[in-house]
Amino acid sequence: VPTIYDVARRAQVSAATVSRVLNGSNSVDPALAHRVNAAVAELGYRRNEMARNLRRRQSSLWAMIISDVTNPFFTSMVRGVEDVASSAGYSVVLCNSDEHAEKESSYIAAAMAEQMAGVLISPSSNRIDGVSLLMEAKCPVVVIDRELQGFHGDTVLVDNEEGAHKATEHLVAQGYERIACITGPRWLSTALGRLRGYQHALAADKRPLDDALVRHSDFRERGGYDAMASLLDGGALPDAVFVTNNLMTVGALECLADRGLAVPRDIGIVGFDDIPWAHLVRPTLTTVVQPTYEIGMTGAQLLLRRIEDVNTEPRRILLSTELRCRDSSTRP
Amino acid sequence: VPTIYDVARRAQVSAATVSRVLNGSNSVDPALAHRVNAAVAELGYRRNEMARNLRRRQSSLWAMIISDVTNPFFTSMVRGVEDVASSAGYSVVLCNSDEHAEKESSYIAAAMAEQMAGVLISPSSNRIDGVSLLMEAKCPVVVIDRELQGFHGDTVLVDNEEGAHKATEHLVAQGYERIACITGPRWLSTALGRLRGYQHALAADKRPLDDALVRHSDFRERGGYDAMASLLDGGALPDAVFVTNNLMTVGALECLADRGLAVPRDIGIVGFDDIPWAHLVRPTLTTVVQPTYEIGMTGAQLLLRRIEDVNTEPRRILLSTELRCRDSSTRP
DNA sequence: TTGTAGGCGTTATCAC
DNA sequence: GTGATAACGCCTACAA
Repeated sequence: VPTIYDVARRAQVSAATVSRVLNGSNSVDPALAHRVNAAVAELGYRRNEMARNLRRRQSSLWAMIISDVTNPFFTSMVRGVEDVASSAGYSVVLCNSDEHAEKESSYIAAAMAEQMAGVLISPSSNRIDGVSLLMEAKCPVVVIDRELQGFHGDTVLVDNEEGAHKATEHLVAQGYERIACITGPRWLSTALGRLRGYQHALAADKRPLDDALVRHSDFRERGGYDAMASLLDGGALPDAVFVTNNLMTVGALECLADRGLAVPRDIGIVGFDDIPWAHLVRPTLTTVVQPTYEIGMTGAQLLLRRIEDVNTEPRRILLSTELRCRDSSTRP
Repeated sequence: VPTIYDVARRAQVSAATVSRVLNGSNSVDPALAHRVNAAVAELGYRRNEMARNLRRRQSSLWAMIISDVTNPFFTSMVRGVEDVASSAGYSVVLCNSDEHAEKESSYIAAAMAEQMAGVLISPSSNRIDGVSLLMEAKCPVVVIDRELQGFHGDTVLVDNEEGAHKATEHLVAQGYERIACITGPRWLSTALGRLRGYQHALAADKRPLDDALVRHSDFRERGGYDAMASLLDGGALPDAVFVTNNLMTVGALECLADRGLAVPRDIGIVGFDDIPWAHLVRPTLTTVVQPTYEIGMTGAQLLLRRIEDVNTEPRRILLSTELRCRDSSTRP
């Protein structure tokens, strides 16, 4: 494996010059640069990133820590991140925390040990410790999708409250009377924001808020199923339900199917986060669609900006959602 | 940021001893080891992986090069890989080649430059160049899911032919007469294997093979749609279709819906690769299910084995599929 | 068992 | 503009 010295010898220049050419310095004689490039080609030289990273005290990798690789919501964010990263010369390492705080902090530790150029994280816990560590170490971080209490840094969020408001308003407009809500864990900003939007929409229609129509679950398919079952078994039978996450929506639908309830006739349903093939599911699913690619892209751009200047003013970006009406919420 | 020397000073030992403790050498006095660990804890020392990698000429990262991050088939393989990797102390870098040979080779180049410990690849092209480069550089590689012509190394595959055979046999048993097949690119082993299985199943039932019932497409949703349309518009209207990939199955279903054809009454359909929520789609989808997690796990184990001994005998593992019968292929 | 010392391949700081 | 040289932080013969 040829090193920079082999190239230097062959091109009859010093290693320093080779390095300069390789890094695109403009203060180098074109003739020399040409010789260097020729030598690089002839030897098939590839620079050793490890050595480079060590010397520069920074790798060219970004860590993207997400809580579920198999949730299409996250993977389509990845696309947006990747596109920005690769056009800036970075590669993205996908880390799957599986909604597990321990795994998350071990990935954060790894990112620091590998001196990654930056970290994009969608927190699995509301503990700020891990992210604080990164901030203290001056490692550029961007928090995406979920708000982190007490974090003062770059953040990309979706306007959950507004999205939930639109969804609920839509159910109201369709004439549903007893609209329930299945939301996520109490400590998750997304779960709370979406619940708030639901409540405000009901209040705006001068309806009373009934806690018997609200369930907190865990953003998983099973959780959605159980919450739906609990709503049906509770005294206050709903005639519509707003589910604040894609996997839980799937679970809720399964429960309804098992109970033989027809959607949207017996019960109307609106989900949050699109699911792929939502249009193939019968009835087709009404969902609040998030701009996943854009979320990723925006986060990546913030990260790029922070890498350039660690001390730049933190920015907090709020993207909007779009209600995509399909059959599951359309009163016959 | 403390270095190994800071730890050494604090623990009153040499840097070499610290290194030995950190790497779990057993030839070190327990008392010293204890002092070292204490010092590590007090200083909050984390070793610099870059330096370590440079010295050892190998990083602790695996690259997993897949052709589509948003295809659930690949992401659930990732799970299997990750579990094995992390329990062996490696982290997995997910690289998305997007079925693009150029992106693929740039990731291969990156893996070599970063001296990654190993590479798992599901090739986006049948060109062997990239993989050969890795082999020459003695970089451990495992090829998964797709066969690579002329590659003599570790491979994990699924028995595509058998799976396709079962699927087609099932359609035959259901009494369908004119069974079509929508398969992938001619250069993709998976596409060909599945086509072969389809053909053999028909032959086994003494049916003639009719090229007018076969379409080669591109394993994407759009491609499935177009191929289905082309079949319907062709002279030989099929009454069932075997689609050899999940995304194309979705496209084919859309086309059928657009044409107002009822599944399974007018046309029966069986897909390859499960899709999440296949049970929610109406009609529920019959698919040939691949053991995705196991594919990933097996690939990772082969990689681990090869990392331990680069020259061990290559292994080729064939996993089986399972036909999951649901409504889309069940004759009323 | 422990310590000393050299080097992994690059980039950055100097002089020139 | 170019070249020598000193790190970057760690591991590992080798010597003690």
